[in-house]
Amino acid sequence: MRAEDGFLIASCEEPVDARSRARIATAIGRMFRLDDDLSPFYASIAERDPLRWAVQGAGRMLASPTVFEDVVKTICTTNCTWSATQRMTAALAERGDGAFPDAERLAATPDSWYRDVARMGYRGPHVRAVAGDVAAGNLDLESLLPGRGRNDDEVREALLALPGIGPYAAAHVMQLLGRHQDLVLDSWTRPKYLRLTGKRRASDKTMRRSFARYGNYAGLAFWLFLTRDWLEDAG
DNA sequence: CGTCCAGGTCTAC
DNA sequence: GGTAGACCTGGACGC
Repeated sequence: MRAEDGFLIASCEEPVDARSRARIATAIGRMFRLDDDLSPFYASIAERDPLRWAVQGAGRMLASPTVFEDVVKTICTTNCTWSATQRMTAALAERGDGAFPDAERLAATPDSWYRDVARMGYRGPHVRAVAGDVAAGNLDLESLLPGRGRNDDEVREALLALPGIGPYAAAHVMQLLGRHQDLVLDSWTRPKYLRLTGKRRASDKTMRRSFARYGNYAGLAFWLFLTRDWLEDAG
């Protein structure tokens, strides 16, 4: 994949039929959040805002091809080190023969695999339960995407109802859904906020309040504030 | 070797 | 509604 004249070009060496092309385009559109129009946010920070540097196009987070994959991966980030997350997701990809396994595959995977191969601990039953509900048609995670008639409150409620998904994970998945209101508060963002602000301590409520003026983009503003040093040319 | 805790969540008060 | 305790795993750390 490459950028060219304002377009995202995806190419491969083998010929691809029309049906596959459509699937690939859908997946890439979702991964790069091409439906996420950030122009209202950029307009709000264009003048006299500490985040004004972001109008050059920052804040577009890479997502997975499906919401299901993002939910499962996010469960694999909770209460463990990043290396553990990588190990679990690598095992899942192996279970899908190189690609992330779909819900049917994960639902049909025995508990022993989650425990003994992926070594997911207590997360295993959570992932399997979500996969089971999706595979059975009782849960449509893709319907949480924007433009499908659900507002942020409804989506948050739906995510929090999932086993293994709490406030942190729900906020994280919602960012990937282009629902940028909630702040992702965890053991990485909290100390990073303190370091950048020079504060000795700050409650979650305090952090939310200080970003509340960004409205529906408060969570995105928080993330940009925390990750500005990831950019080399942020003015 | 034991303790602590990492990009938390759930249950039971 | 707010908060202690338990929870798989495994890497870091002190002893």
